[in-house]
Amino acid sequence: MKQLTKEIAKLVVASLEAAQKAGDLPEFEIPDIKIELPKREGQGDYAYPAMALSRFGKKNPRAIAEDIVKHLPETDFMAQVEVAGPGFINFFVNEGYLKAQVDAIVAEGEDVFKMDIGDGKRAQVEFVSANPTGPIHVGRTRGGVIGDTMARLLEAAGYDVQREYYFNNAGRQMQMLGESLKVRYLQVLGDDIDLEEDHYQGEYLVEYGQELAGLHGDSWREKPWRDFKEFAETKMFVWIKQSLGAINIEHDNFFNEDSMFQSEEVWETLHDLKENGYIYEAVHRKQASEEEIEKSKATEPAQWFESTKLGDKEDRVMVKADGIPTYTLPDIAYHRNKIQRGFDVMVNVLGADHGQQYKTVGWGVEALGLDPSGIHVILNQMVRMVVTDEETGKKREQKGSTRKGIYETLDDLVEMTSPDAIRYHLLAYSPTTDITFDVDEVVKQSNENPVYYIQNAHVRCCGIFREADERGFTDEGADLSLLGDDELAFIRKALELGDAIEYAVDTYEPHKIAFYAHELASVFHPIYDRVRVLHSDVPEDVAKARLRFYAAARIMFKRVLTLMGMSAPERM
RNA sequence: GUUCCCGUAGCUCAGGGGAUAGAGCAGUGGUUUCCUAAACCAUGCGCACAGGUUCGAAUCCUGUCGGGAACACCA
Repeated sequence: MKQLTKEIAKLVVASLEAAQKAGDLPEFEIPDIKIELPKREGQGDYAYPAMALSRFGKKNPRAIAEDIVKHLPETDFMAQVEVAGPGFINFFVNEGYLKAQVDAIVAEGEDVFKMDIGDGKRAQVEFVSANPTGPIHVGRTRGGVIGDTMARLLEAAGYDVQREYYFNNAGRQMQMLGESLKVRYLQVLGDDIDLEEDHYQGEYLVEYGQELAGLHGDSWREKPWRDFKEFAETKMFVWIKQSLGAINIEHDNFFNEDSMFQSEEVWETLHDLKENGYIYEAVHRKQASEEEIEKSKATEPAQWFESTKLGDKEDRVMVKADGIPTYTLPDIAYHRNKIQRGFDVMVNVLGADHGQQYKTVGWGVEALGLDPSGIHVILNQMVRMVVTDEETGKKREQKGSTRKGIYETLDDLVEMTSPDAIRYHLLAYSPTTDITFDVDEVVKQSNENPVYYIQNAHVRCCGIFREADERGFTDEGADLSLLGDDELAFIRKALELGDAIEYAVDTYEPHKIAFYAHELASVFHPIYDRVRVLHSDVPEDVAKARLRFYAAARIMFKRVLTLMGMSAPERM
């Protein structure tokens, strides 16, 4: 499919060059020409605000607009061009071209609006990346939905995409998990033993304790926490993958932080940072205030990353006095590893609680002398869970904590609503927005919901084809010139999909596709009411054209739903 | 205290320096002989506040107020 915004931008550039050559406009370097989609009828299908050029053109904006129109090259898709308002150029696409796009959409099929912006370049999206200590909760799910949708959009834009899950299975938290399971196991054996405060309180460990007792009797009584940790970890990953799979999320690669210790990459990274003059050894960081020094119990030197050289406000610990790195060093090593794997684009979906952290990593990459420009962080804000209190009937916030055993899990949500509803609701917000996820509302509204509004458009198309099949009616020999204004309105909207994908990819804001999908559906539904196919009033040749039109509409809805990781049902 | 995110309709949120700021939900009233109601149609004087930049600001900058998050030799 042609992206008309780009075609028209090219025309404007060509026209400006011609106008300059002809002496109508002075010489100036032509800036990026951004074609807009007007909001109102009568303002054209596309528009360019020539006011943007007034500071170069030394003329009033309307005069510049006139110059551009005068030198515009001829094309097969433009019907009319006019200057309006303070200096807008409004472009009207000809109807024949629009109607022909129905066949173009049908010809492209399920991959419609697959573009080559990415040009086969390699992109990686890292998301979820929860350590295997418990079930996936809602906050992580948001990152998961954002990440997976981003990956789908990058694929549509023509990138070769890998989805990666980064995890840490060493560390203190995992030890706590192992110890917690051991306690649960010993409880099953009848020991009088309680969890400690730092232990994981979740019920799921009780089950695993029972399972272990069933498998091994009391023979694991003397086993160290490590064995319990490994058992729990295996279980957790099975669970996590299953939970994510339920909402159509699947990672291509699970990257273990520990592998970079085994391969020495972590130490190589430290060595390189040192080589480049960014590491020093000291008991306290250079910027340490007297208060910090006083409060600190440190007596042995640690290794510090001099990130202040790159704009940080204080240096960061890389290796603690005990020789163990903080999590920042492997994080830097991980990004070094990603760059070395040759990805052109690396998207990292993080929760807002990592807001400071990713900056340090960025400085680390810079300090290594690597190019950080391919790394993009999507920092999604928190999900505030609101539930209705059963006793008071009032809304109250639910604060989840995996360790304390309180969490709103993804599994719970799937059970209460549907995978599609979850995907849509977690997608349809800008990542920068703190969202209030009212569980009851999502459940309650699930019958009158944007999710089903969009899916129903697909269902309706399928319904027409079911009926047509029964009657043995086909769109063979359809004459698209018989389509009317309603259908044209839908085609115009459909042609925006390419821009919607490109824009979402450029800004790393996958929620835009959710809004586009809803807009497309809201153009569709009223048309569906008016534009019937299998109706006694509709002549056969018109019906054939309309049937072809609905074939294109069905493809469009399947496409946008798939881009959002949602199903495209044939019946409701 | 410092840094980051946010403040738009009753509620939940879109809004790309451009033309008259939009959607869903909730509310009210209406709409199907033939593919259709999980739909359609009608109904809304709302950009936290104050300055600034600009031909033009919800959008960019500064400040104030309000909400959230992050600021360990924790992960």
